[in-house]
Amino acid sequence: MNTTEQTSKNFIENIIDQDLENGKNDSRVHTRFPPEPNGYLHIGHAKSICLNFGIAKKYDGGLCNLRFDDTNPIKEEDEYVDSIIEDVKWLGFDWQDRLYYASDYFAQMYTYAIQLIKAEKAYVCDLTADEIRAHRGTLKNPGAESPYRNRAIDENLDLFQRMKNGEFGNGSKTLRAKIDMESPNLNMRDPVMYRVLKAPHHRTGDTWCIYPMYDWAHGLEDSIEGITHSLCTLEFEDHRPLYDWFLEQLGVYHPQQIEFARLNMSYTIMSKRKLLRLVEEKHVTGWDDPRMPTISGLRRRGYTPKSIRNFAEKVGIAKRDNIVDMALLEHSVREDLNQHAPRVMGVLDPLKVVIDNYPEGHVDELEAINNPGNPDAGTRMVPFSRELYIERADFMEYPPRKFFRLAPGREVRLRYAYFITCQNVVKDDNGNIIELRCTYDPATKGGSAPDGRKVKGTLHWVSAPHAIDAEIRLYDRLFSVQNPGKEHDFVEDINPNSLTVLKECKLEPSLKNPEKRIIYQFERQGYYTPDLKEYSKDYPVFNRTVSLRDSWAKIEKAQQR
RNA sequence: UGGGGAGUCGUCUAAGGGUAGGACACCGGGUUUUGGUCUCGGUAGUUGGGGUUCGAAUCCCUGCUCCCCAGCCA
Repeated sequence: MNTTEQTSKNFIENIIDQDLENGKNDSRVHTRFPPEPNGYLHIGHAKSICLNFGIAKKYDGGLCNLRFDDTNPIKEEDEYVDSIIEDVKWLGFDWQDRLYYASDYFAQMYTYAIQLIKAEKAYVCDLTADEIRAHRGTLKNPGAESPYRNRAIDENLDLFQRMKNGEFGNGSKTLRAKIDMESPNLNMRDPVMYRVLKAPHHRTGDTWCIYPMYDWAHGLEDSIEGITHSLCTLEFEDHRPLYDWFLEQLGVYHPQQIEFARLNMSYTIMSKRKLLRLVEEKHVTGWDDPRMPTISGLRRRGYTPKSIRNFAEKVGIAKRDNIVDMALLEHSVREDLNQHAPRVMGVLDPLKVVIDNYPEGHVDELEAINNPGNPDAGTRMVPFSRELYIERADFMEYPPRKFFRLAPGREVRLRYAYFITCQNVVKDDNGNIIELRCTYDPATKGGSAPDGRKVKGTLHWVSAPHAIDAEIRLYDRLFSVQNPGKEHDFVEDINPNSLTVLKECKLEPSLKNPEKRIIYQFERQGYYTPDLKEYSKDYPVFNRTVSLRDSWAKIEKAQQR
């Protein structure tokens, strides 16, 4: 098995190839991942991270910076900075010593702004936010020039300095680029470069009373860092003329902005604003709730960095809007986990089985394979005794066609153990099945019959006296519709059954001291991992990462129809 | 009806004048001490209409549909 599928180049790599061929940028390739620290990273960011760091890795000598675009102190916090650093690192990427902050460039940006003022390309405007909006015009109608547009250079210089010094109140003045109020591109209608904002910044404290706007700042950040290809999402396409305009007016190094389509996935949301609302309104337990599409949520759920990187590779890069099937993400994690996850046995919904002809008090230690795909993973011993648990769903009193598991009078294999035959069904007063009485064939120890007879079903099981009690959390998609929020408020689309808590699960004793961040395969069930936050020896809690593919479920479903 | 983008199997993504390919999903066969894995096979696509050409997903014309833009957010 190899994952070196022939992956064709995406359109950005084609552009880079061309640039390299033409000797552009001294044949350097330098990208950056520029998150705003105003929330946790999600799977959509992972796509961008893999793109930017991936390109740096693919090209000889390529580099990728991690840069915090922290130009709005009102929304940004160190907590987010820390989580972003952790997540990018965890995904497996390395920015070496190139961890940057836009706020480190504030002084340089200020100097550049003065340069534009002196060139009569920027002016201080006294219009209020409402007035600026009114002057901007509409999509179809041109805007009107600000009455402050033609202030003298010296006056602009003086006013701008006083803005910086904090002499004016929040929102009272802005620095604007002098471009074209009639441009069909609204971004070019004298965009605001600086706003007065007296708010403490997470890094610069109260040093600044003015903060740069994205359009002004971002190109400068790229330019200062010598970025060659500045990759961003489609909604910034309209901003590219402005990105180019600023750099051109300044006459500084000019990176190339290239836009690609952001990731969308079925049955989830990818907007930081909406994710924040899920957290604040307690629809989830936090940013790292295992149901969240955040990197931290996926990590806690049991997703591996590699599975996320492979996923990013599979979804590709293009410019068309897309909604990627959740099944692709699940496939990616199964693909990775199948190769690496140690196999164990765990019963989620236990049904007691007593082996009547098995000697009381006796225990067999049976050898079980840790990973059938990888002999190096070795084996372990699993105890077997007279009283066991099997999965309730593995028994049916009146089995339908194609049901190969246990039923009255039927013989099945207990994995790595013995063939057993169901002799009696014990019920309580309400008719609920509470126990099965079975017999075993001692000659089938290990799971095969010397006489060569076959059984159709193999069941997982746990020895009752040896079992570890555990809580297991099963997760389903967070939303019950493909495109949450399409019809109404997205909160109404939350899947009420996104979490199922099982409290009486029985696990094999080898799971007594599970390593954190190890994802196990509970055979025939799925992949499970100790919860990073709530697992304890006294109260073991496991999260289901993803179920195994279940062809019986499909047959069952088909039979119902 | 201002500007900027985008339309290829159900989904994602290649092919940029020369056999429309891959992945996921789905459906079937084989192997199997996991109804897992692996393996073999199958279904399924170029937004409509014109044109150029021996030949068009690709070039031209003309429709249609979808997405983005009127923050002192990024």
